[in-house]
Amino acid sequence: MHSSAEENYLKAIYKLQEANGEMVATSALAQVLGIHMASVTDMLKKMSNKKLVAYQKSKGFKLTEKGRLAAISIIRKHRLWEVFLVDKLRFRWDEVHEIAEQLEHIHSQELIDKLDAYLDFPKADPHGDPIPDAKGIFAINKSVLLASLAPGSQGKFTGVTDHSSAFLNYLDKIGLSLGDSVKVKEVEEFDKNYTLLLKGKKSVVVSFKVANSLLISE
Amino acid sequence: MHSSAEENYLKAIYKLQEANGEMVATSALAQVLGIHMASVTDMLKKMSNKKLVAYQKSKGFKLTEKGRLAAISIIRKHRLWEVFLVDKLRFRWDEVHEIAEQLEHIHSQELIDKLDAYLDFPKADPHGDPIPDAKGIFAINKSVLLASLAPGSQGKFTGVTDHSSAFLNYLDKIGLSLGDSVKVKEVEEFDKNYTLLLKGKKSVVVSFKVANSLLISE
DNA sequence: AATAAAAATTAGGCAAGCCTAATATTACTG
DNA sequence: CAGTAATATTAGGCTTGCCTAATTTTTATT
Ligand SMILES: [Mn+2]
Ligand SMILES: [Mn+2]
Ligand SMILES: [Mn+2]
Ligand SMILES: [Mn+2]
Repeated sequence: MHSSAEENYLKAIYKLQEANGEMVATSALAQVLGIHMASVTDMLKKMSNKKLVAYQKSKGFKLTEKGRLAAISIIRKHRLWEVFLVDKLRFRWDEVHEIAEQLEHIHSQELIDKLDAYLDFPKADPHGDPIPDAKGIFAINKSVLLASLAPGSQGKFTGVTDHSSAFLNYLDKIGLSLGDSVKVKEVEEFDKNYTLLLKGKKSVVVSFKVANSLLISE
Repeated sequence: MHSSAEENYLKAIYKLQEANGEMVATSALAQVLGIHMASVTDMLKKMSNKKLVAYQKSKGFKLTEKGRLAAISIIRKHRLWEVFLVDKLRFRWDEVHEIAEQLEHIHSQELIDKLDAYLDFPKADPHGDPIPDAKGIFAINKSVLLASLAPGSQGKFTGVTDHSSAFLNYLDKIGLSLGDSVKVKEVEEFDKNYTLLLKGKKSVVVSFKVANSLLISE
């Protein structure tokens, strides 16, 4: 089995590859992990020996298929635990990430299978992030950023790209929850503020920064 | 916060103190942890510096009050998670220990509070072991070994002293579950076999070894 | 192409937790 | 009480995962 440190590297590399294309740089990984570059180089050599990453000295690296599957498995565990924390234990959606960071490292296939069943095989976590199935397959998700929509467009709020407590609490404050339908009423050309029509006809004005962190589907 | 290794030491020391009186020997701890004595001595010096144990070189050691409270907190987590695994996720009672060994090291007071509430504040784990409350207080438990009962005695099966899968599966096989009432019909003097009357009038003969691993209350 | 800046690696160290082998202490036994 | 056996500690090492400082490699700029 992999150590928690290795699992955190795998997850971080996976997410960097998702966001910025195939090859990952030592500096980028060091930055997201909050670890010095020398340490990252160290660890990558070890993970390369274990065939978890394909490492090209001074050039960058990427996950092997083995590493990719391992990473997806950690992400699956993280998101399932987040669902458990919110749906069953009644945590708020901005409180669960740190705890899930620990729970994702519990090693037991049986446990995660039973947890998945207990939660009724959820397809997304409390932040709208997709949960890969037991085989590591993500349901295809065709959501777009609200900031990319023209006035008059309408859709369902299905995810966030900013997972910070500050942002999540802001959404709570304006009364926007996952699954709500949202309509773009107006986009102010000058400052790119978005006027949205929420459910119950409530109208709210949000900044581009906010519009650019909301995922809309349908 | 304490490391998982420290927490395992604390729990093991606590249990040894419970079982064999105040002072614990290096060899005993090494044995239950499956670790060499030299390593135990090492760790104890560190834990002594942290005021978790009172350590007297070559004489033995015991938990400080700080250490005792920390140990009880781990035991509380372990047993609550075991309840979760059996009651919610439908694990069998012989499958949960190893997973709980991992889950008990998750650090979050909020989590354990909410889990406790979610499970409806259970007083005992799936093996009948008492769960200390949030303040570290155990409900007083006046159970006795079935092997100490005279023929004709009756009571409720409320715990085991042998937690092995082999034993737990044996109990499943003879149809004895926690909470069942049990009557001692006869004790064979020659081999100390116990003839028990289980619920539904089923009669079963068990060895002294078994009778001596069953806790009876009331 | 030369030079400077940025990125990456190497070298040397450290703390946590473990190990083996050697030594010291304590307990038991004749 | 001496002698041995059992317990315990010390000394020296190892792996993991991190660090700082020094050096090398790559990239960008003139
Ligand atoms: Mn998260
Ligand atoms: Mn999430
Ligand atoms: Mn247990
Ligand atoms: Mn138990």
